[in-house]
Parts: sequence; C-alpha cells; structure tokens
Amino acid sequence: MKIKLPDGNIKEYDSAVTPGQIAKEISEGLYRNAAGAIVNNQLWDLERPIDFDCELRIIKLTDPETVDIYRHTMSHIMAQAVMRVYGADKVKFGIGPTIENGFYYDFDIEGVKIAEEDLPKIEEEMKNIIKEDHKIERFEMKKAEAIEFMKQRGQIYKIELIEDIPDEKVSFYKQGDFVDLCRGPHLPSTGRVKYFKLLSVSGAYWRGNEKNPMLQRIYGTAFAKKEELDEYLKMIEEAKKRDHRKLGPQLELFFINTDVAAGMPIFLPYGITVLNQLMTLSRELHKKYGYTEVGTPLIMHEKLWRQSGHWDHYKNNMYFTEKEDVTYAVKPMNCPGHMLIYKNKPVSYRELPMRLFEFGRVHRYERGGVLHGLLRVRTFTQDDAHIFCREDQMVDEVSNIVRFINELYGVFGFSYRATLSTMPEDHMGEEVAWAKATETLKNALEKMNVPYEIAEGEGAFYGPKIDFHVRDVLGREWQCATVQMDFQMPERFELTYKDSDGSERRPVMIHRALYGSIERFFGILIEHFAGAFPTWLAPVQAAVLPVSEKFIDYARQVASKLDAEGIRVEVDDKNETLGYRIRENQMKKVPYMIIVGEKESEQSLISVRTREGKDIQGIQLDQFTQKIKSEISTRLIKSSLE
RNA sequence: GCCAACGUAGCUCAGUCGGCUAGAGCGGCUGAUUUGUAAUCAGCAGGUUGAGGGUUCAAGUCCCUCCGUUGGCUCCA
Repeated sequence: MKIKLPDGNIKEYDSAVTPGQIAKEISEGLYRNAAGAIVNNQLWDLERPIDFDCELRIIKLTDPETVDIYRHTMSHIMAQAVMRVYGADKVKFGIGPTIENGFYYDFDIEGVKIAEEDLPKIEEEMKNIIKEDHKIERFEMKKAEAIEFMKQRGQIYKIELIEDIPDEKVSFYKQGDFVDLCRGPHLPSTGRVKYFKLLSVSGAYWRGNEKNPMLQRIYGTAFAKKEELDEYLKMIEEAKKRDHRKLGPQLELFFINTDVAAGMPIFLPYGITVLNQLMTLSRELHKKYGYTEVGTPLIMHEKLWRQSGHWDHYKNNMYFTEKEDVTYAVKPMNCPGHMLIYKNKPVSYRELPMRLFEFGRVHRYERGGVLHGLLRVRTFTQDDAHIFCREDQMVDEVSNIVRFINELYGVFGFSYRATLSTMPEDHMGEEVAWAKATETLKNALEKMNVPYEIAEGEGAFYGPKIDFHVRDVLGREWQCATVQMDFQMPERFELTYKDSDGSERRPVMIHRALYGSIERFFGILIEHFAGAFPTWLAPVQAAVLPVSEKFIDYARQVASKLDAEGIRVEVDDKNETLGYRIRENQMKKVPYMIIVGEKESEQSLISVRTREGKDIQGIQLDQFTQKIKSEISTRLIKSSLE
C-alpha cells in the first residue's frame, strides 16, 4: 500500500505500518516529538496500524490539530485519577469529551460528593499518572463482548453507550489500570502532556436529560505549553475582574434586588444614560435602513396569544394577569402586536417591504437556576423588527439586515460568526417552503460575503434562522443578532396584500433583532470594555476637578460651558486632596479629567488628564471641546487625545 | 426545577472546638486641613449574622425547611 506524505513523497509498504514507524524512518527527532497523525483528514493514533492507501501527516504536540487529542487523553487521566482516589468499584463513568478550551468527565460515585476542595487531590493523582508515563494502547472488541466486559465492571452507562453504537466493533483505550470505551485517538502515553488544571465541579444529567440521574461533572483544561495554560488561566482571572455583575453595581450602572425582582435589573442614572445612547444609535440606524418605529402594549387579551400560537407553544414562559374575569398576557414577544399593525388597514404591494421596528419590553419567565446578571433575565428590551415583504424581495431584505449588522457592530469593534439553522424535526409548514427559505438565507449570506456554518436542525419550529455571535475582546462569543423567517404568523393572522394584478397574496415575514436584548448587549459591553466605555457611551464624559476650594467657581464655569455643548460633565469639588479625587474618577473610568488651579484660572486655560493617564497641561477649553465633541459624534472607541 | 458550594455592616472580608457586649479595612457622616495628577488626619454612626424552626445552660458556628447567589445541567436574547 502507498502512503503519501505532505512533501509529496510516497512510501510503499507490504504490511500494516504505524505512523510512529513512519516518523521514525523520517527522523528520530520527528518521532520523539510526534503526538499523533492526520490520516486522510482524520486524527489518528501514533501507534495505530494503517493497512490502506492514504495521505498522512505526522503532528506534534504543539500543532493546533493536536489539541483535541491531548485534552481527550487528559480527560482519561482525570478519570483514572478519580478511579484511584475513590475506588474502582465505586466509580461509574459517563462520558468525557473535549470541549472548547478544555474537557470534562461525568462520574457517578457511590456515596461521594465531590467538592471543589477535592480537586487538588485529584490533580495530585493525575500528576502521578503522568509521571508513571503509562503506554496508551488501543484495542477493539465485538459489541457483545464489550457489553459483557463492561457488565463485569458494573459500568452501566458505558453499556448504554455501546448499545447505541451502530458499528459491529467498538474500540477501547487502556492506560495502566484504566480502560475506557473510546473512539480516540489518544497520545501514545500519559507522560506526554503536563500542563493542566481542574477548574470546577458541577452536576450534569446523564445524556443531558433531566429525567435521567444526575452525574458529577469535573471540568478541566490542558495545554501543550505552560505559557498557554498560564495565559488561559489569566484570561479567566481577567474575565472575573470584568464581570458585569461586579462592575455594574460598582460603577452605579444597575443592581438587582433579588428579593422582590429576581431576574429584573434596576437601572441607575448612569446605566440609563448608557442604554439611552445605545438606543439613540439604534434609532439613527433604523431610520437609515428604512424602518418605521412603532409601539405596542405590554399586556394584551389572552385571545391574541391563542391566535399567535404562543398559548400552545410558549405558555410556560409567560406571565399572566387578570382583571374582571378577563385574562391578559404580559407579552413575551412583540410579533403579535406588529401583526395587529399590519392588519390595521389594507396593504398594497407598493408599501412592501414594510419594516416595523420597536424597542419592545418583553417578560419571559425563566427558571431560577438560569438567571445571570444582565445576560439572562426575566425582562428585557428587544430592538425588535418585523419585515413584511414579497418573496422576490427576501434576498434584498436579508442583505439589508446584514449591512445593518455590519455597521452596528462596527461601532463597537465587534467581529462576528454567523450560523444558519435549518429545519428541526418538530416543525410547522411544508418542507418545500423550508427549503426555499433556507436557500434565500444562504443566498443573502453569500451575496454579502458572510462566512457561515450550518447548524443542522437548529431552526425555530416556524422557520429557519441566521444567528450572529459577536466575539468580545477576550475572545468569548455571545449570541446577539438573530434573523428568522416565519411561515406561521402570516398564516395564523391571515395577512394579505393586494398585488399589482389585483390578487390577494400572502406576504413573507422576517423577524429580526440586532442587539438582541439591549440590556444583555449592555452587559456584554461592560465586560468588553471592562467598564471603560468609549466617550460617546460613558455616563460621565468629563469630570472637572478644582485643585482647591479657591477654584471651584472657575471649575463650575468650565463645566457649564461643556454642559452647554451637550457634554456629560460633573464637578468634583469634594473636600479631598486632588490625588484622592483623581483616583476616584479613575476608578469610575471617566474618560477625561479636567484639572483647574491657579495657572489655569489666571490664563483661562484647562489641563486634561486622560483615563489612560496622559497629562496635557494648559490648553484652551475650546480646543478640548472640539476634540471631545467630534470624538463623541463619530463614536470613536479610542480617545482622540491619546 | 436538579447537583454542588455559598449567604456576617452599603462593599470586601475576619470570627478558633458552640462560650464574655459579633470585629477590621474601604465607603458614609462630622470636624480639622486648602490640597497640582491613583488613597491627608481625627472622631462618630452603621448588624434581627438571608428568613423561619429545632438541638443546647449557651448558636454567626450544629440540624431541618424555605428564599437567594455562584458554577453547571436544560432552555434561550
């Protein structure tokens, strides 16, 4: 058989050969560093024989492709350690896959509850296993044998997994006293990767189903290099420091009274200032992209929600209120309200596309355990719009939305990743219509040169959708914008328009939100900027600090001039030293501090200290005003005085 | 909702084996100081130890129930 190497060389063999042997033939050095191979685009064990023609590439521990291999091996090492610590007869193993940034393993341990304090001793045992450097060997078994094998060991979850595998044979990996059902591949031995850390413990249902028993999950991470691990741990620390739940109350943006309004943030003056800026930007752009703003009631008669289908499909997440024997629903979505607006008068094809936009405050009941600061709440404001159009306008409409998103996210310096979700098993409407709508979304994405991934079967029950995930400064992703085709609403509400030939036709409806939830987007921004908002968003844009009491009058004059120019300014004339007040405003992350004392007041000048610590002495107030005004109106992210 | 950990002053935290009147720093208030680029000094106030129940001569500490928070599971903006 022939094996083609990346440099184009072809090696011929009479009998099965392992990537390890091939590596050795090329050079000892390569063999020493080899961690696995890629065989016909598939990850492969270093010591697993190949007996077919293929293309082969040896990969080293530090190659990006190897990440999943060594993390997976690390999850086995952890499982082995847990087995040793708690006893082989007590531990039943669930699954132990790699995930983004790490791995986990689920265990069912008889009579033991693992706490975070137990992690160090598991880590110790893992270090032992690494030091012992066990060879990791792959072997196969027929399914029936494998089930018997696991039965003897009392591994009930593994038996269930084996039963679900369609192949006749299943593969196992053995390292010392530990054997696990596993697809692999793995490193050649346990001593090959050293840099890891166990991060947290949590509960997780077997196979993610809450009817199944709950297993104990341990999360961990591993890297090929120490620096990479350190960097990742530092990133976690940094994320903790930026946590909007900490910064929000600290910067007086919002707080949550969990006693009377869990999941319903209360916004303070500074927080509302930021939200208003976000809404102003949104309104500007909605106007530019041809939307009309509307407003619909917070509570409406139950019959509207029966007609829309929410009663059947969404009732568990809705709040209700009652008066004089009539039940009203607090809106969880804005679509039914917009339906009423569309139906308010007959629509001509000339009026399409009709783009209705609303800052719609919605309430959705979420279970207590999922609430999380501003990111997961029970009430929020959507920048919601519904576009009604003819079928032939759909590609243009979706393209228009993509342009809108590019401009909106560009303001914050966010890049994004798009996913196209297709028809789920449980869906409404005909498959032909689904295929057509999905095709439309694809065309629009391709027309706009937006790369995307397909999420098979992840669409809403009423239509396919595109989700946009923004990537923040720490590389974390947040799902924000969503564009959904809806086949159900126009049917349920019998929407029509009069076409050019006089016939009544049904419009297509697109549902979309760009920030998603304004409050949630705010939360993301707090973490993205670590509370140091760009000047246009900052609650206080400039603080004027008189050097001493004598210069308070001059400070007030300066402030009132800035205020007259529309700049959000505060005078800090607190009876404290200048150093103290600088520190305080620095911690409030005010972009500019204006310091005025004897020099400045005598010559009608100001001195400016930027948030970045830059100090500019004795400049004209007008000069500063012009700079900051243009920085604000162009919504610059970086200070223009840097 | 489920699993685990946690809940002490506005914030961050201490409080030993159950044992005197629950402490500190920051913040707040009052006064002194009049300050030139990241914390001036002094004094004062501030607590139903998340709520309720139990064990005990005695509970912040031990037990039970509830509420909430955090990390996950499920769902999603």
